Amino acid sequence: MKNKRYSESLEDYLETIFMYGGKDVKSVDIAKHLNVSRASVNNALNSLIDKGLVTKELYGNIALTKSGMEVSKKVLEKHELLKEFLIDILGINPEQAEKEACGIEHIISDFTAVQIKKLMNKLKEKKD
Amino acid sequence: MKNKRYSESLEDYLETIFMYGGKDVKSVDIAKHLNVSRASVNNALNSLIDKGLVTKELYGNIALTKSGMEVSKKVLEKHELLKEFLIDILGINPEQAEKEACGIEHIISDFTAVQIKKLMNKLKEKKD
DNA sequence: CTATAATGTTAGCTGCATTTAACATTATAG
DNA sequence: CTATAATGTTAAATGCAGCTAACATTATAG
Repeated sequence: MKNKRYSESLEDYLETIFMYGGKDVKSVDIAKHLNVSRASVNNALNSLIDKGLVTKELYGNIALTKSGMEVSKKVLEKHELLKEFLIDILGINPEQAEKEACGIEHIISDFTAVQIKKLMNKLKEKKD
Repeated sequence: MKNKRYSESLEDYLETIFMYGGKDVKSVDIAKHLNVSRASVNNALNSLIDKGLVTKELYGNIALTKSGMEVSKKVLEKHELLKEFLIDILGINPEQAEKEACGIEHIISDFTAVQIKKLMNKLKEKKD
């Protein structure tokens, strides 16, 4: 229940690992997904390990710790919520919505996310 | 009509200068407003001068160029729009809204801003 | 099995945004 | 006017996040 803040960059790495749902993510996959070099992934992973969010041994498998999991999940949920809001409510095109969600997800609080969700539900049910 | 992108940091400096509405901003004011050192302001100003967004001579007055003005104005407008949306529509507390607006303003496109404005107007007039 | 390809790691570099500390200039209080 | 305070500038350092290039390990195709 710490709710510590991490850099956007590190949250992006966490989110990417989380997306693979425990399915043996490779550094190289993360690198492709985030459009960065393998070296950058390595760096970031070491940072995440230091912070107790990820575990991995030399040449070993990447896994999220419990707290890494919590952080990742929240970020990904915000991402999806924002994307839906941008596309369905504001009419932003999916590609642009993806980009903006990817930035905003790191900024809004959990409470703001909840409020967006409520608003979205209200607006969607009213469309009937 | 270029619509070039600048770093969040530089946009913050521009926004701050713009807020003073041409009233002879001092480096020291900017420093206080952004909670950074005078040295950082100096650095940023030189960057902005390089990019043709600000003019200033050694120990001279700070002014926005035409294009610096355009960029600043857009950022500040987004800031205010977002803050209003967060407070009035989502019920976020003003202090938190301020913080989040300050981050999101650098991310959303002009189009997204327009769409938020439309949504907000619709929601506000319906409150009657 | 082993050679090669794929992946992971390390070292050293870059750019950006910040800092502190020292110094320069400008403004102002007496 | 001049001493002092306020402001502005510069230099040197830091941390972060990325890069490339070289090297190490692991996986795989023959």
